[in-house]
Amino acid sequence: MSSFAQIEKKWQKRWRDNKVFSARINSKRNKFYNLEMLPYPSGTGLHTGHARNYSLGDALARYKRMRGFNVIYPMGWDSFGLPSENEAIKRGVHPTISIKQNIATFKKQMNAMGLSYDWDREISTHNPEYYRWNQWLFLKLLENKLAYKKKTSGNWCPGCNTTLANEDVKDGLCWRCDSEVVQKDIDQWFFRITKFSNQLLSGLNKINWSNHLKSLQRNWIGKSEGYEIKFKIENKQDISVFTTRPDTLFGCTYMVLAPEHPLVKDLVSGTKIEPKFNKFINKLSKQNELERISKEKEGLFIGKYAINPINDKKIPIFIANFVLMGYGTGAIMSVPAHDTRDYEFAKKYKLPIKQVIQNKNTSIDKSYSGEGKLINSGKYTGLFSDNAREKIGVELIKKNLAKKKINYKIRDWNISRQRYWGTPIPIIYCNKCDMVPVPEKDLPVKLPKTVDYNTLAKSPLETNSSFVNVKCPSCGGRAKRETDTMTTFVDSAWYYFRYCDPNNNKSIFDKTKIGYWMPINQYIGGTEHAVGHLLYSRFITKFLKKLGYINFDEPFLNLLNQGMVNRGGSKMSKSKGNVIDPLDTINEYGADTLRTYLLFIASPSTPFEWSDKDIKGVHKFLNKILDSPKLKFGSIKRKYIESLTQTKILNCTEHFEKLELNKVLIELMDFYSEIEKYPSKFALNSFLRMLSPFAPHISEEVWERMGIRTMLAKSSWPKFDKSKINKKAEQNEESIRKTVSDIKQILKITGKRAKIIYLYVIPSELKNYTLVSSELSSKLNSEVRVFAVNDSTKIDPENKSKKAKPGKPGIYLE
RNA sequence: GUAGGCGUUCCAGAGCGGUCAAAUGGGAUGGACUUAAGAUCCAUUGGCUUAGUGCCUUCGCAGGUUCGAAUCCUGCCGCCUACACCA
Repeated sequence: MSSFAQIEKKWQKRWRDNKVFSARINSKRNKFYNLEMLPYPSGTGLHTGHARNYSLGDALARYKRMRGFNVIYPMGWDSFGLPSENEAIKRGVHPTISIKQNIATFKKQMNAMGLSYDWDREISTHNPEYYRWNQWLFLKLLENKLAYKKKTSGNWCPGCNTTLANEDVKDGLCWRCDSEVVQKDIDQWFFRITKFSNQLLSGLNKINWSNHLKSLQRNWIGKSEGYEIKFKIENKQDISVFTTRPDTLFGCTYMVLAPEHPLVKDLVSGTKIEPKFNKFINKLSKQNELERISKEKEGLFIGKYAINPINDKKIPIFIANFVLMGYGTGAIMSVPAHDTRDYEFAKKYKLPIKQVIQNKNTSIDKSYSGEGKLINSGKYTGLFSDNAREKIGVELIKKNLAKKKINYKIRDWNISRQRYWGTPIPIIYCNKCDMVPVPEKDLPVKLPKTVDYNTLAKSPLETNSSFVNVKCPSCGGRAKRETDTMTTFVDSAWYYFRYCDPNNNKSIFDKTKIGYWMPINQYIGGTEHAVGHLLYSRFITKFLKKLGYINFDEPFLNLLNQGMVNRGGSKMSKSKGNVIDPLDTINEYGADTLRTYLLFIASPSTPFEWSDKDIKGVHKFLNKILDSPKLKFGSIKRKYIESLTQTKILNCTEHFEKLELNKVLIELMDFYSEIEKYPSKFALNSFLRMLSPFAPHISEEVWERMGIRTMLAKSSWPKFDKSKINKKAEQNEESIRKTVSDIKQILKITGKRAKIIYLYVIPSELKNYTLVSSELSSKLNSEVRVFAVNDSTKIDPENKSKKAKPGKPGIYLE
């Protein structure tokens, strides 16, 4: 075990000294950008999930290098953000100090794993030279009217004491601290991601991500195509509703508005409904959105009627808790016969239910929301839904009562955080000039060192007056800085660009460098970022393309979501006490064992169940390999083992290309047991190369002990040579194995000992068996004689043990 | 409810039309070594057997296509994951 540690240290040093992993632009070579998601360097160090993630990425990086690609494989730190701030408060240290320590720990652990990062490209997002480009991006977005400030009801996390983006709220709870998120009216900065809704959606078609992940993003963007239809109201302004189903318009028997709908007040004011209405609103205002929509449907008839534009029928108008102002127009046309929610509501308030779509099921207890032939629909009766939708739409558009409309669920991205440890938003407020962006030449707006964290003020930055009070860049008068900081998701939305040109102090990056390295060929990370980070990154990329800085609009061509690491059936967590520290594993079994184990047990995307027994198996395997230079090379079975080598090269390469790394290892284990039987330097050489992405240290060590001068990390992946495949040799081996096991079985069961074993085989196989007879003899410790027989001859069981020819292919003992 | 995915031998997990009683690892059993444990190595690991490169049963369940199905199709059952009053 200690030998593993020594070997690992030795090779880590040699790789470093030889700068094996630093990547330089070389226009003659094909590049491969390999990247794992930017980690937050927490105080607790690497966990097993990280280890799995990085083992995957590193194996791929090493493989691609061997395949001749110019591989860029960088690493950096998501060092801004709440956890660092909270940790710093808890420890009473400034975040700058604690994050520096954490980064050092992470880096040390990563190096102990033997990860082949190009550390020359390392970045930290809390570095002013990094975050000044966040600020620059912000100004560019502002310039393009894609950033704006708005006072609005937003998600407020009382635990984190800040606002959150919609993407940060999971099931009504804060994604970080699980506090219940409340709605609060605050001034907040937004990025207009909704401008890119359609591109964000269509771009999914040209990238290679899992269907699952794509559907998560599609869901989040939530595109639905339909119509906005005007309903007239006596003596009042028209009310528009959004619907995807104009074909059911004849079945619309009432209308429902969101209680906050701007026209509602006007409709009820001065009527006798008003007191009831106020009471209703009052009750609702006490509930947050989540409560409101999870409660039973509740509504109120407001005493007014609207006109259904398709048949001029008068229909009552309701307000109800389940209609949300934030989606569509905040008003719906209700078709109880063909919508579950409308049906429920109509039942409760005894509203008419009119069927307009034919339904195969005769049951009337349920609404039918599928499509079908129209009934009770005037001149449209008899048409099929899709056709009717089109025709009704055309009629209404002609009458100027409707327009085509596409709705998205996605909302603009709230980037404001009322916390300290983040990028200051480069905005100055001046009494005279109003809001003034900080001029580019004044960037970065540096985060002040001293603030009072425990402030009750809106943001800790407000407590530093020398930060807050500035001169207006435009008129020179007294002015104040914006004190919100940006969410760290801004930092991580573009960091991968910066790796291509990490030290550029003139611009965010050099276009030619990006032109060479980007986009990312393989991105690896967890699913938890499906609608946050991955969406924001795509948005920023599309924006940079719009600015003309890049000529592609999807940053991540291939995405691999590695599965979780579980233990005892559930996710590793401190509270459950089932955490495995990867460092302990490295100390006990070595980094190669950990890496190989993590890649062997499960395919990369499936959840991983940690088992102490399995890891020992892998350790055993690697230990054997360390001894392989002692094998007696020069097997007589050269043809077979060399043919097998080619087969294994072919299989391993295919599996690797599909990122089925567990299968590569399965092949390699199988391969190695054959090498042990028939030692061949050629086979071992290929084997070590193919093993090196998984267990790089041990492979290097054995490689060296075999007397090869070139470092394995600089060598190439074995080339598949079809001409060396010898199917016959492999088949022979297969039949020998089977014959041997059959004979052993017979000997065991009959309890016989055989001096001579007669093999009667069909003529076409005679040659094969004759060739291997001597080998069989040595394996079975008996003389083996092979004869050809004609299958059609009769067999006499009594002759079995005699030399006389039995007529059937088989094994006979003497 | 909607969308995606899955169901294989004791376990994890390959195989995705014939070479399949089904890779690989773990476990279990037996053997070698050892005073013993551990480690290591070898063998066995669906059943029956007249022992024959034999027969039968198995890849969620039920059918179908095919000369032939764990693999393809249809229906059913069960599990997972995500989003859910989105109009």
